[in-house]
Amino acid sequence: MPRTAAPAEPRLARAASAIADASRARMLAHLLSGDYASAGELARAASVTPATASGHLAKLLDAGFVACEQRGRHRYYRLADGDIAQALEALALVAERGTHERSWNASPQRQRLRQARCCYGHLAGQLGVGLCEALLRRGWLLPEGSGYALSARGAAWLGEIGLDSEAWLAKGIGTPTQRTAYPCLDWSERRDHLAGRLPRALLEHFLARRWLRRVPGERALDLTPSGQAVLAAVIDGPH
Amino acid sequence: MPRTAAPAEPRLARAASAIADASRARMLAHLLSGDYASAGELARAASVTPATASGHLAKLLDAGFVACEQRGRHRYYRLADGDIAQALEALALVAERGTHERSWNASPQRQRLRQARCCYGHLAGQLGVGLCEALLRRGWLLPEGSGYALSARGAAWLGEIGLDSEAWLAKGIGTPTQRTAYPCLDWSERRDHLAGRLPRALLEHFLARRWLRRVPGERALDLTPSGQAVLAAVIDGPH
DNA sequence: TCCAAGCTTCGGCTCGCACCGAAACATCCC
DNA sequence: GGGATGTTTCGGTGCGAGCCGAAGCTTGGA
Repeated sequence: MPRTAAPAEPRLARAASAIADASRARMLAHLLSGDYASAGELARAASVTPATASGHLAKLLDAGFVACEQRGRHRYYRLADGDIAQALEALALVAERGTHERSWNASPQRQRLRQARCCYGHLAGQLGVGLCEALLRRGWLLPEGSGYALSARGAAWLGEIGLDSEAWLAKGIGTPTQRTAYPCLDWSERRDHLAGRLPRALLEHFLARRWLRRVPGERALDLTPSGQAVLAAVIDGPH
Repeated sequence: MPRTAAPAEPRLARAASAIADASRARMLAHLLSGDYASAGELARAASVTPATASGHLAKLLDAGFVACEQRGRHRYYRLADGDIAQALEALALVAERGTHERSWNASPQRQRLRQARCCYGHLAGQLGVGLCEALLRRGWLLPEGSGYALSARGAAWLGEIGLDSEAWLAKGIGTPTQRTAYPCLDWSERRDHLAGRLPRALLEHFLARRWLRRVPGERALDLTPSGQAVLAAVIDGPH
């Protein structure tokens, strides 16, 4: 070893390589919604043939970015866990900066994505940030450690909107020790939204109540009229 | 446009490409210390010729990952800001997982890196998470918003160790609106250490007092005997 | 049993890019 | 001014990786 042998940190480069291809990046972005997707669906999302997609998915699997579950002749993929989602979000934050006023940001798809989207199972975008700030302003969430805890008044609100205050405790997909709620910097708004077990259950509830609707094949979410009424009361309302 | 035109998300891939090369990853890891480094120093860190390094640095500059300042015939590079550091740390977290018991982790260089290191100007590694947990346990830092605020007793401690309680307020390199202190997941320990203006001033103070010493050309930090005495009192001490 | 659908493997093509040596440029020091 | 040092530009080489079509494998249904 002439120098300090200097290999060190090839792992960081290897991990980045998994994201560094446009097709794989599109697949990962698609999976950032938090759901499962079949190999064919991901091939369409990335605009490549199934053969090419298969190779990419093998790489992502090998790198530990995605997990796979075989069901019949389909193979369903999802992000491996929350750490992956967080790394992708952090990278998206730096990738998207300086682009707020750019033209391509004005496309309707882009606008919808910035308004409300699904981020690894929880709500993000303007709506996500607004909700986060409202819950804190109203004292329904209280700082605790590096995250937030649900207050008594917060639990009451959950009951009001019809969310069983115990049900969401079970929703621990991904990391087993997932926290109740913690801040997560939103790449489009550059302000915090909420991640964790509670916001995951909240989004699921919003979808079940038809306050939000998935846009098929996208990560964007549509706010329905009834959802508009309910959420505006929380976010813009008094208090 | 036959399908949905499907370009979308090339930016994520472009950003990842900047990290996805082993030489550039080594340069970025070197810069994660938070200091400036000259082009030649980075060339040595990456084990490539100055010519090759120059090309890499141009790419990193173009991607917005680093900033450059020309001083005489030298050019000094540093990470562009805290968002970059955070993205690199988040990616390192996923890159390093499942490697805790691996053989190459047992190398002395690696061990020192895990024990104490400099992470974009603040303290990380076992010592970093230990200090973070001690400050919270003792109530010297209190949760506030998505970060922490310094308590009166915390300010008193700063005075005890000789850190002018006003001085650190000025230490706002990088993001101008940098917060006092906030949690940052440590990739080697998988627990939080502290980032922000206060921990940055703390590390600087520890180095000035010779409680910690830089290992030249590495990110690792050496705990001196006097530092051992002072920090053990805080971390392991009663209360 | 046969066929269709979903996915993977294989072979071959092409292109991007990391690398270096040599030379040019800039700056500092004697 | 001249030489030494730090950095960039240029030209050329080679490897790695993404892409596709075709063929093979597995599963589900008729």
